[in-house]
Amino acid sequence: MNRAVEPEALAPLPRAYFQRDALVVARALVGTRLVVMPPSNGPADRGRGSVPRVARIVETEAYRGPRDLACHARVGLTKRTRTLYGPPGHAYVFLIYGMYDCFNVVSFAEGKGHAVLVRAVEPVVGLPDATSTAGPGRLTRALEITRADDAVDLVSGGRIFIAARDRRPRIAVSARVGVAYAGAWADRPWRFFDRDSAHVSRPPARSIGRPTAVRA
DNA sequence: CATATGATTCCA
DNA sequence: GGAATCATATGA
Repeated sequence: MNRAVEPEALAPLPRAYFQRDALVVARALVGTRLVVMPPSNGPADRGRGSVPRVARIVETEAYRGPRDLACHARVGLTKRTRTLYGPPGHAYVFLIYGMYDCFNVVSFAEGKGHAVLVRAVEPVVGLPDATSTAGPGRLTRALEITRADDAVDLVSGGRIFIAARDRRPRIAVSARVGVAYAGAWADRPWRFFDRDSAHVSRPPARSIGRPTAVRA
């Protein structure tokens, strides 16, 4: 799409935005813009060639702590889940299936183990329109987000941040993807996506009626 | 130490 | 349907 956007006009959402239940944050994040500066190659390239990439978030999923058996927090506080159990507003990036990095945003409060998985984005600035960004493993590859970015603060103006949406998308809801092992938790309608985006990971994914009122 | 598997994607 | 590919979790 590559609509004109002034990167200078994009400001990080504040900490308070992420200090809410992941279910609330997941829904709110659809339509916001993910801004990523290219990885630094060291002091050599300081000051040149650093064009930020901007992508609109069009699909998310909420993972709600230890009781949610689809959430990594189910195993408690370990080396891997340290970031997930950390303060909200930070990135939780993990490796899945030995080959893909998944980007999440820690939510709610420290110790809660809540996070929102970003499953698809659409290119806005700095990425060719044809870039494949539908799917959690694809968007991280396109934006060059890796486990090196795990635990980075998304609120303090670093390499990665999230900017407010400029319009309200029509949101559809469905069950989360790839969590069949979680039993009844797999059926919870905790996946949110932009009904009008062509960049959702599983196109006409079955929507579960109107967006349900978010309940804690 | 050994083993099983996953918040995926791509190919046959 | 099955492979690729490895960090993490779990149990011996």
